[in-house]
Amino acid sequence: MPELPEVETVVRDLRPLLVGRTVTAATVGGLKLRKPWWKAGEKTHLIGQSVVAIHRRGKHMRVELTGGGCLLVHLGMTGQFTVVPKAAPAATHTHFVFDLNDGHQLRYRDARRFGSVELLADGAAAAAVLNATLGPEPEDIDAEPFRATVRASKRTLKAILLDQTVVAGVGNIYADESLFRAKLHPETRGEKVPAAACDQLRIAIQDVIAKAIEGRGSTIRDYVGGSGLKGGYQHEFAVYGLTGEPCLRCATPINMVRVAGRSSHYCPTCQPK
DNA sequence: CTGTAATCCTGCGAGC
DNA sequence: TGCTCGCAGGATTACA
Repeated sequence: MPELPEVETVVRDLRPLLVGRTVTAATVGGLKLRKPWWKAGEKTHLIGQSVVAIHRRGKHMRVELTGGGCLLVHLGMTGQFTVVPKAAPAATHTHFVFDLNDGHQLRYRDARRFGSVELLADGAAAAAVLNATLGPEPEDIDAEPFRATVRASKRTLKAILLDQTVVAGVGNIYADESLFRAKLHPETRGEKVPAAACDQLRIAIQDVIAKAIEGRGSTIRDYVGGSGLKGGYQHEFAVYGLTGEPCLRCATPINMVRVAGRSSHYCPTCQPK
């Protein structure tokens, strides 16, 4: 579910609720998430540590701790990472509860368990791994390398946008919305895209992501921000989930196809192949 | 290289 | 009302 704008919203919500707080207790559920929460050899004791900072990189969140370690969190499809009063009712599928010294709890909830929470001893190393593994943040995409990457690829634009090593943080919703804004068909091959259109696509991604952050992300079903609030950008969608609805630009019904294994929504008139 | 399908899971809406 | 089916914001892996 959560793509860059949703994760950014969670981080912004959590920052004032988390930084400076100390973890006084931790409850870990028995069910497995995508990655083991604690690896043998990671000598880290969470209890008694305080939160120094919280950062986002792509769709990943990193909670820095006073001991130099960190919590690395990915929301997968249905993850929720919130700070709530300790007395707040316990929701189903809550896999982690961290007590804070101010009467609140940091909770991780994830129905489908496609997400992950990892406690790592070396926070700086974790940050370095993310930087080495992920492409640039949308706002940091440089025109020239982006053009080169797209035009060197035989893959579809949809597959390229979903590739986290090309751009970090774009998922299915914002890939479709960006392609609509750039007037490019999701099945167009990168190598067929003129340089000027690559620039338009880059700008479209940046615009869409920025606007979605302003709207606090999109709630289709499960997503909530760090304080439990839903997003609002789902009301701004031009194509995502709007199959059969008239295109905002030309009134042609929006079409849906599967590209790169994902449902892809586009206007057949505005986004010709 | 690229694409497709399967996999990890639960929940919900559509259709019968 | 109740059932089955397909699909869902992600990421990785195996295979053609």
